Amino acid sequence: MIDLHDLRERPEEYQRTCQNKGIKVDVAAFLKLDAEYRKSRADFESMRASQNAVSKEIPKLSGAEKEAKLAEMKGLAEKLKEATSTLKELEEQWQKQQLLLPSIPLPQVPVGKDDSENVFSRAWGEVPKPSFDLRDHIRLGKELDLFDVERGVKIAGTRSYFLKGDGMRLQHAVMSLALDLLHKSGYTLMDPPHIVNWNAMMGTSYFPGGEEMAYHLDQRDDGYYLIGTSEVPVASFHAEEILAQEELPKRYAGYSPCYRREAGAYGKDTAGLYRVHQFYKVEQVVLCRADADESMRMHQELLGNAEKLMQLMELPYRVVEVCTGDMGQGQVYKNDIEAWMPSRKAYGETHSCSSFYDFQARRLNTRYKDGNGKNVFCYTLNNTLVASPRILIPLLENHQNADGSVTIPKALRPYMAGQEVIVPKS
RNA sequence: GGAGAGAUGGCUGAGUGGUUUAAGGCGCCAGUUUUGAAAACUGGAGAUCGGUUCGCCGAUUCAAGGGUUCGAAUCCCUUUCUCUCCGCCA
Repeated sequence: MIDLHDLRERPEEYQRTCQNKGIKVDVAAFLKLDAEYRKSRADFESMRASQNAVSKEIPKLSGAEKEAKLAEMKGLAEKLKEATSTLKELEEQWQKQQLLLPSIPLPQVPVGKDDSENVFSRAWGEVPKPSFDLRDHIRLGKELDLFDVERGVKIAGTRSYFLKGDGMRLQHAVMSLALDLLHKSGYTLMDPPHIVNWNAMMGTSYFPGGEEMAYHLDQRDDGYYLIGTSEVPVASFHAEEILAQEELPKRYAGYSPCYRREAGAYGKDTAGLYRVHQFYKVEQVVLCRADADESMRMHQELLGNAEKLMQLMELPYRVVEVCTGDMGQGQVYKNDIEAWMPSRKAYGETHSCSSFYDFQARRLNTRYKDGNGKNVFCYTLNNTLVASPRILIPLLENHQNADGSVTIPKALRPYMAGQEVIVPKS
């Protein structure tokens, strides 16, 4: 949701954003509806005002005088009923359409049509150039007995898997390291609800628009959805609240399974653990003051935390500036982190760091009292800290050895009972 | 799953059709008093939207939505949530 005063001030800017973000919204048409809606509302309110005024007089009257007034009011009540229904109709349309309006990206965001036009920013780590033939994570998974996709598909359909043995232990180790890292950095760890209502999906701006991506509970529990990320419940945590300025920034780390239908991704990344229906993720969520500098500081902090974890896991990665066409409706600034995946001979997206300014907070109605006692919408941000099993791909592939074993990065060993290497079963 | 009771401002809590413009209390803010504080006294204060001559004016808001009525916190219907008891259960 955006500030409609701002939209009325500079509609061209919003229309251009729609083009840049690839969103099909006609701003001029919305403004026309907006004017109509406000006119209808003014009409309704003035009728209501006169009704309220007369209602106060009626109990003081009696006899014929009272009868006359009542008859008169009956006519007004009918007109009001009509006015109410047109207002309701307009309001419904207005509400629906304003949820589709995008926020304007920061000036430094590159304009582009899709992820092919994202801009490389910087890289960390050495891309391995081994003297032996590299195995991909699927082969490593088989030889080291880390996961079983065939049986996953047997039990739960495409894009399903079992993690087992050291595969499961490795994932658990990654999550533990990740949670410890954020705990030490002062983040509040959270295990949130995995099933949420429509308001939470709308408030975090996944709905409307992302319905096809979410698992929707059946008629018996209609109106509830499986989360695709803990950002949804965690960012909604303070919905409808007014916080004190001193409490900000709020730093949260949500840990949860994530469920995604991956509709529209048929045939894409079908092999292995890259794109699956269910995965685990530690997600960083921040609520801060409505201040551009503060928001950017927090953005860099979130990005820095993710980079630190990548470095602890000794994984080569790069950071990209995401272009307008690859941004969401509400995001104003976004960086992806991509890990080097030898089997793809390419970097693959593992993290997504987003600044929303007040876009989500307006939908969620999360505010704070500023220094002047005024209620102001918070700014929100979020970034992946780590998601698994996708992270197992670079982890296994980058750390493999000529004999088919995989070396466990030092930082993970304490979480795997000191184990240093995963060796083939044979 | 069965039976019952509820949802009122920051909190507590009255209010069963019209001076309720939501009482009273607690907490909060300001002033008086005080060396300062406390206490006492006096006054003030919710949120959202629209309009505005920037003084204000109007509408909405008593869980949510609909209905009855000239008029609804109050009556009716639906939904959501909370609590108590019973059943089931990791």
